[in-house]
Parts: sequence; structure tokens; C-alpha cells
Amino acid sequence: MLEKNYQPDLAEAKHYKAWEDSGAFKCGVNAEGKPYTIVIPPPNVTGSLHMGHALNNTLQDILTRYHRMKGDDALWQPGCDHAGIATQMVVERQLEQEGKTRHDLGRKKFIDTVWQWKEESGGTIVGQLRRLGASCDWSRERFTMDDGLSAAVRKVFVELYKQELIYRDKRLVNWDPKLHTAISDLEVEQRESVGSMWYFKYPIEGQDGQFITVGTTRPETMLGDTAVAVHPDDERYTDLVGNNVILPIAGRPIPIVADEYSDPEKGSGAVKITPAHDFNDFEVGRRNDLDLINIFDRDANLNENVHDAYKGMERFAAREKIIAEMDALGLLEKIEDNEMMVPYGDRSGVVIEPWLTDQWFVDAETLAQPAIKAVEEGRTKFVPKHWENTYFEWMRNIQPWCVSRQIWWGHQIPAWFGPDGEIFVELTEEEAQAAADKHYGKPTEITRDEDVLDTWFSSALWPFSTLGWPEETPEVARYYPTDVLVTGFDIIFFWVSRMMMMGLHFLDEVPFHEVYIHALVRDEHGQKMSKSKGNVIDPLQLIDSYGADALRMTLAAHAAQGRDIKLSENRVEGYRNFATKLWNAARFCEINGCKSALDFNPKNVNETLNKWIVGKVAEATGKVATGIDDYRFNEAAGGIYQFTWGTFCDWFIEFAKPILQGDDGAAKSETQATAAWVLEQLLLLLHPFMPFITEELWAQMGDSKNAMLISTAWPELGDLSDAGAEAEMDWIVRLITQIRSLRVELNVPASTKVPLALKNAEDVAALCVERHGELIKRLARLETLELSDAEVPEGAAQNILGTTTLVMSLTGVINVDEEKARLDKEIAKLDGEIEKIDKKLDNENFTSKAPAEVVEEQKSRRTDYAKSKAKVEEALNRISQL
RNA sequence: GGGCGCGUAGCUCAGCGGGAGAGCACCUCGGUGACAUCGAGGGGGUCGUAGGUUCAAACCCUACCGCGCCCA
Repeated sequence: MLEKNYQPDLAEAKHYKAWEDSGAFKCGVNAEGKPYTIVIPPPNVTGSLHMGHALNNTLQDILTRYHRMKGDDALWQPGCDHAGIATQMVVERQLEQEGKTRHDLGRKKFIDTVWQWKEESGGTIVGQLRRLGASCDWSRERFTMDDGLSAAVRKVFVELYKQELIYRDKRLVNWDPKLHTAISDLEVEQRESVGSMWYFKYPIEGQDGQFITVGTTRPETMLGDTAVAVHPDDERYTDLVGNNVILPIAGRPIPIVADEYSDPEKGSGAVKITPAHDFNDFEVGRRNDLDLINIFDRDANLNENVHDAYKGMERFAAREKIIAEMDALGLLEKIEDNEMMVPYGDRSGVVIEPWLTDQWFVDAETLAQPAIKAVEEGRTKFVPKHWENTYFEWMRNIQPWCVSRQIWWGHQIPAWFGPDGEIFVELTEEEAQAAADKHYGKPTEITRDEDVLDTWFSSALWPFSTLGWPEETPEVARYYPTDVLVTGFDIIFFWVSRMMMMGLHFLDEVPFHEVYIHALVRDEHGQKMSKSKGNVIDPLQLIDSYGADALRMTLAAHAAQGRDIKLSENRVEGYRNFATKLWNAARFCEINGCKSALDFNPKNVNETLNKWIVGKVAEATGKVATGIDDYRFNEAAGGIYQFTWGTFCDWFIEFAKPILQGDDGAAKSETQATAAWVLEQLLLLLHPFMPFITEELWAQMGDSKNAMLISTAWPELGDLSDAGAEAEMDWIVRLITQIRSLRVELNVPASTKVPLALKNAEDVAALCVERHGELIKRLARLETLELSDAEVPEGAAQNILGTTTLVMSLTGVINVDEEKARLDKEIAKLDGEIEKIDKKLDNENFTSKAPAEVVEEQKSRRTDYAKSKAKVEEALNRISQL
């Protein structure tokens, strides 16, 4: 016997363990099925579950469970990435508390410490995904720093290097002066701020008292200026081009050059050029063959290339000093407020410095070409499609990808340097040594590059490195390419595009056929959730309060394409209520002896009620399947919700009560079997969305069950609709609804039973009264129900359903004037509809140009309305004669 | 500045060429076994504004207004 209430915490722990222990999550359980593969977007090993993860993984789990039930060989490949910078920071913070830095430990010991941290505290999110119900194949869990995946990284690096798609170069990179590493453009956050524009006068060489004014937002970089640029068409400066200015403070002469970069409309139209410290200036420098003077060290303090007075100074202190000095020299013309974007490191939170360093770069432009083509040709499709624009935009303007990072935690780059700087890139130290010895013609000492690779470099290989590549494993052959990648739009650049490049380059096939881009989860006011705003909703707390199923169903039901999800707790509560409703419906079935009959065939039921519900189940099945197939999770979830609550509970169960509690043995046992069967179908359809409660009910309800629901086949019902049964039941539903509505309008107390006669009953009405009279009486709280064309008695209320008149005799209750008003209102409503249709039908353009069936439909609607109206008018006449 | 998306019931959103919908909130009422985490009923919308295309527009097109995001 089911408990009075569903207890999520118990069921969740119990079933998750049972699933996992039984091996139900493993790929290969449907070995004969076609493979269906999803690789999880690997969460950071430092991460913990937030709403975005909850949504992302709920959707993947729905897809995985659905396909597994359909008999596909489902593989949901889980794992974490090593999150180079983030993880290193976590461990460094720990060391800091002991008063140590990573340098105190040395590289090897530090890395051991990180591994130790990972074993003890890393991957908490993996446990949290289990709480959510994620049916990943945990036996295949991978980590980007695993031996196998590391081997993949080395192989890719070495091959790309030998194909000249990876190279070493001295370029400007985004330098994080706190973390002392290069970071990618994507890890730089552009923050809007109001700064200043300082206007400096630079004296022109050899022309005493003549100046050119330049605007700058970063005065401290002036010590590294190597030119002043003006627009070639800017006539104000034409004469000055080719002259030098004397750079104040530094005292160096630097040229005035013509370059289209400078905008005549902006500021003075002349800009100072610091090629070593600004990305745009770097390009200007290249075009005009300018010197590069690096004035910062790795902390972004001024280095030995500046005056002693500035050497060692912190960059913002230097700014103040420069401004003061320029002012003192009378060279500060003016200061204006200036709205600008300032780059910050998203991990360190400090201002990023463009800095000249030697780094490793991937020739992304070359790798991007096949990746662009694959999407153009539809070999990989984005859903919703418009995200392809974002992808193309990024890929067509792609910059060299700086993959080296000056940290310790990560894949150390397999490159060794000879004494003269010659580079040897090989899979192992032995091979590198051998190559070096050969190159130099004698044994020569080589040293390994200290740097490690960007975490995204290894993540880019995730769809195949997790399957065992570069080994030729059966898994690579079977599960690659994967079917779909489910992710948020924010990592299209970071990750999706890079997997596309690497997958196509190394396996010659796209890594996934579809990319489903889902929404962002916001708070109920549409604000992005963030710790600083304090509006973060913790999914685990919601799971504790309402159950994992309620959270999953909420997320799925709101996952409409192309719109963000605004989540509030009371919606989760609503879906918890839904779980309770389902639970109670199951209890009802249990209490009423609804047990599944092994030989039950939905095609063979006799009772109208059962024919009807069986058809509705098939319809709902179609809706759910189509919804999932098309990534319209909200429609799938809505369909099953509506069927469960609005059809099964609200109507079927109510209709079934008299039969289940009645004497007709055959009808009763058929209805019991049908109810049990419907409930089972419902559990099957709902399982991908709400796996725990459905599994629990499955376990408790059936006595013929030996398989777990997770491993049971998805229903393939075909069309079970029965037009006659549908018409009959629909008519009853409308009749009951209308009677209830009439009762309330007339203020009939709920406890009072009233007599009802049907006048001019149409065929379906007569049939329903005969077959389902007791049922209608019960649900509409009627004293009597009869067919009668007799005169309508005084004090009776009338209502029209189709062409049948409902006559409710209520002596002493009916106020004639109110009743007239009510009927008048009804007529007015019908008139409105008829008028609208007449307007169409009178329009010759409509009747001649619209498709015939549309015209016919309008005509038949008009006929129906007109018939109803005539009946209401009759009713009104009758009452008026009284 | 460029791009994408969104403005439909009090709120959150479906619908995206031919009958304005759901959930929540709100109001009224609730008699014996599935369920008060419930049941029944109800009110509430010139579908952002203005043009256009069409026999027909919430839906397609254009402009504008407002909002959000991404990239400069």
C-alpha cells in the first residue's frame, strides 16, 4: 500500500543507488540498438552545481533516458575538466593559509598537492549531478588530466606543430599581472567605466613652440610611445607627417606617421602609438615599421626601459606621476571624462595588460575553415538555428589562439629547447632528446618548456579523447561522432567551435550532429543570478525542499527555445504539487484494485470510457515524443502534465469511480485493467522528466514487474483514437462543465441536488443519458436526469449545449429578470460570433480566394452558432411569456 | 556602431497566417475514501506603436518606441 505522501528524499537515494548498482546507466546495455551519444560539457573540477548546470544536465538526462528507453545504445559520457587557473588558485589559497607559495614547494610537489586536493575535495559536482538524477555512465568517467586524455593532448600538440598549425611567436597577449599568465580573449571581461581622456602636448622637433596634441586614456604608457599617428586625409596634420616629436619626459624623438587607425573625429585627431602595449597600436606599429618598447615587467610595474625615476613603479602610481609631471611641464592641455571599456581578468579581477611575450599559438584560421564548412553544409546543425550566426561570426573572424599558460597545473607543453633556443616538439623526452642529439650531432642538454596548455585545449578533444582516442578503441568507432551537444550559448566560442576544429582535423568527422543551445536561468525578475547580487537559487536546496523531480520538471517545462528561464521558487512548488497529484492518482488506482493485466490490449477494450482514455494516452505519447525529438522540452513536459492532471485525474478517474465501485463485473475488471495500463504508460512517458517518483510508483504498483522502469521500453502505441468514443466523452465533459457553471451562476449551493431535463436532445445527448446517466448525475450533482420535450415549467433555468436545451427546474430560486438578462447576454455573445463570420462570408474576396475547406469550416461554425442562438431565443421566449 | 533576441491576462510565458491559451496570482463556493501539496466555478487581454502585404495578420514585411544579451 502506498504511503499517504510521496517522500522524495528516500526514493531518490534508493533508486539512484539501484540504477547505478544494476548497471542501467552503462552504455552497451542495449548493445543491439543504434548508438546514441552525448558527452557532458565537463564541469570544472572545482565547481559546484548551480542552476545552469541543473538545466543543462536535466535536458541531457531527459534525452538520454528517452533514447535508452527507445532501445538505443545510450552513452552519456561524464567527467570534469581540470580548470587550470581556477584549480591552481584554489590550492594556492590553501597554501597561503599556511604562509606558503607554490614556489616554496616547487613544481613537482605543488602538482602532487593539487592531485591530493582533487582526490579529497575535487569533483563535488559529480555527486551533485547524481542528486539531480543524471544517468551518466559513471563507469566511464574521465578527467582531462587522466593519462589517456593527456596522451591525446600530447599527440594533438605534436601533430599540429609538425603540420605547422602550432607555432611559437612573440605577440601581444592578454597578460594577467596578478596570476602571471597569458589568458585568452574570452577570459577577459570588458567592464564599462568612466575614465578620463588626457590631452598631452608633444613638442615638434625643430619647431620651437609648436606642439601636436594627443589624447590618451593610459598616460603611463607614454614612456613606451614610438610614434604619433594622424589620419592620412586629415589636412590639419598633413604638413607634420614625416616630422618627429620629442617625447616629453623620455626625451626621445619619435616620428609622426599617417595611418588610418587614427580617427579625425575623435579627440584631437592625433593619437600616441605604443606598439608594445596596445593591440591596435601593435598593428599600427607593424604597418609603419615602428620600434616596440616594452616598459612593463610581469607584475605590470615599470621596467628598466624607463627613467630611473619611474623604474619599479606600479602602473597606476606611474600614471599619477606622469600626469603631474606633464602638468608641471605645461604640457597637459586638458582632461575630459571618457566612457570606456576596461579589460579585467575574469579570474583575478585585475586590469589586464597587453604584454609582449613568447607564447604558443594555434593557427585557428586554418582549422576553422572545415569547421565553418561543416555547419554551412548542415553536417552539424544548431538548434535554434540562429545561433549559427554567432558561430559563423566568431569563426570567420578568428584570431590566432594563444594556448600557452604560465602556470603549473595542466598539460605541460611537450616542447624542449636546445642551448641555442632550437625547439624540439616530441611526444616524449626521449624522442626530443634523440631529435636534439641528431640536430646537434652530439649529446646536448635540452630543457622542457615550463608552460602548460590552456584548459580549453584539452576540452576541445573531449568528444573523442574520452572515448579512448588516440587508441583505436571500439568506443571511438561506435560512439563518435556524438549525436548532440547540449550547452549554453556562452561557450559557443570557448568550446563548441574548438571541438569542431579538433574533431574535424583529427577524426575527419564533426564531433556532433546537433548542438542544442539552451537558455540561461535567471531569477524571477529576469536578473542574471550572481553571488554579488545575492539572487542565486541553489538547486540543491530546491531538491531538498521539493524533490529532484519537481526541479527537473520545472526546468523542462520552462525550456522553451530562444527564451531565458525566469525561475521562482513557487513554480517549483507547483511541480511538487504535480508529483503529489500523480502519487494520489496512483493510490486511487491501487485502492481500487487496478492491477496491470498481462494480456491487456488497448485495442480490445469495450467500454466507451476506456476506448476514450486509451486514445488520449496514444495522443499524449505522440506529443511527448515529438517534443523531445524536436528539443521542445516545454511542449513535451506540458503535454504529459496536461494529460496527467487535466485528463486522467480530472476526468478519467472521476468517470471510472462509479464503474469501479459498481456491480458490472466485466466493465469493472476492464476498467481496472485499463486504469492500470494508463497509469503505466503515464509513468513511462514521465520517466525521462521525473525519474524518481515514476520509478518508485513502478516498483510499488505492479506485481508483475521485474524490470526497473529505467530499463523498460518506451511505448509505441500508434493511433488508438476512436471517433465515436471521443465524441461521446467530449459531449459529457461539456455537459457536466456547463451544468456546474449554471449552478454557480444561479447560486445553487454545492450540497443541493437539482433536477435536469434535456429538451430537444440531439442524438449524442440521448445516447449519453442512456449510457452514462448515473455518471452525469453524480458529477453534476443532479437529483434527476431525463429526456423530456415537455413544456418548460415556471421557474426553470435554461441553457443551450449545441442544439440541446438544458432545463433546470428550480422552484423559487430563479429570478425571472436575472434569468432574462443572463440569456440576453448569451445571445449577444453568439451574435458577436455570427457577425464576425458573416462579415467574412459576405466578402466575395474571401469566398473566392480562401481555400474551400476554410470557407466550409466558417459556414459550419456559423450554422452551429445560429442553431444555438435559436435555442437560446426559444428559451428566452418561454420565460418572457411567464 | 554591428549583430541577435524579446515586448500577448496582475506575474511568468506558450501560440507564429483562418475560432485569443496555460501555469501562478486573484475572487466565489466546497456535502461520505485518491488528493486541501485538493476540487468546482469565475473575472481579467484595441497580442508595444504606426504603416504595409494578404480575401484574412498576435503571427509575414517596414519603420519607430521600450527592454535584454553578444561583439566592437
